[in-house]
Amino acid sequence: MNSEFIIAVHSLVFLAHRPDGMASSEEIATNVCTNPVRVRKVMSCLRKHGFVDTREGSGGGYRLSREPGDVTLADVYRTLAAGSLAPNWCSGDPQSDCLVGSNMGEVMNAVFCGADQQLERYFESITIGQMLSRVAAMARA
Amino acid sequence: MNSEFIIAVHSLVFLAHRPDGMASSEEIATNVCTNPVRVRKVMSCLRKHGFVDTREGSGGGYRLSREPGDVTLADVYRTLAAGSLAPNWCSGDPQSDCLVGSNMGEVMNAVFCGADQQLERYFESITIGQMLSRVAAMARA
DNA sequence: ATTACTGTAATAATATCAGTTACAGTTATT
DNA sequence: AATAACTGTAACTGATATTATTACAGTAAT
Repeated sequence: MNSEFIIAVHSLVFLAHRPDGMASSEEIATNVCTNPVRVRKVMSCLRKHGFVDTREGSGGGYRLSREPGDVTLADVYRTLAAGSLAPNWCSGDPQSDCLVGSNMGEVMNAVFCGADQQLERYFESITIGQMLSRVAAMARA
Repeated sequence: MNSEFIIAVHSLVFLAHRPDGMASSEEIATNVCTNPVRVRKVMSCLRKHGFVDTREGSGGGYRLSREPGDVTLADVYRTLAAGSLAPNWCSGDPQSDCLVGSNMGEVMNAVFCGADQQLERYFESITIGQMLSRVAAMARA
C-alpha cells in the first residue's frame, strides 16, 4: 500500500489525539518516523481536500478541520491512493491477434476496478476517530 | 498489484483458451508481453501449488491441471500475492512514548489484514473460466 | 546426437520511492 | 524592523525494488 496513505492516516490520528488538535510537520514526522518534508507534502494535499487547516509562520502547523469520527479511511484513500490496486503494467497487447492477448488488459482492468471499489467499501467502515480508539485500547491492554 | 499475480492469471486464462490446454513459456511470454524466464518462474510456482503440470524437454511446456471454472483468482492470489496490501513500511515506533506513535504500527497492520481478507473475498468470486468468458465476450462486442 | 524445452541462479538495467538540501514566503515575538 | 519558527515546493541524491537478460545444467522427443 501507498505509504503516503499511511502517513496521512497516522498524521490525522496524531492530530486527533492532540488536545488542541495541532502539530507541526516536525512533530508529526518524529511521531510517524519519517522526514518533515514528506509530511508537509502529504499534509499539503490533505489541506487542499479540506481535511486540515494550515497555519504558516512561527507557531504554525496543522490542525484537523473535521470531526475525527466523520472522516473515514475511504475519504483519505480516495484523496491519496485511489486506484492503487490497478497495476501500472498491463499484460497483453491490444494489437495481438489472439483473443486472450488482445483483450486481457481490459478485462484485468475491470477486475481491479472492482477490487478497488471493494477496498473502498471496507475503508468506508473505519474512521479516524475509531483508529484513535483502537490505539488507545491497545495502550490499555 | 503484484505483477506476478497478473502474469499468473493471464497465463492460466491463456492455457484455458488453448484447445489442448498447453503452451510453452515462450508462447505465453509473447502473449503476456514479458520474457520467458519470468513466465517460467511464475509457472514454476503455480506447478508447486498444483495449478499446472509441467512437461520438460522437447515439445514440453505447461498444461492446466484443474478445471478453469474451479480455479478462483483468490487461489492464485493466495499463492503469489497474499498480504500484498500490507505495507512494507510501518509508521511509528513501538519505543515511542506517545500513545499514537507506539501503537499505530500494530493498529495499521490489523487494518490491512482486514483489507487483504476483503480483497480475497472479492477474488473468490471470479474464476479463470469466467475470465476467459469475459475476454471472449469482449471480442464479440 | 541434436533440438526444444524447463529450472534456476546471477547479473545488469531500469524504475520507483524516500531522504536531503535549499530557499522563498508567512506569521508571531521581541 | 529584525529574528525565529513555521509551511510550500522544487531539485537533487541515494536507496530499494522491479524487470529483463544471460548463462547453463537438466530432461525428453526425434
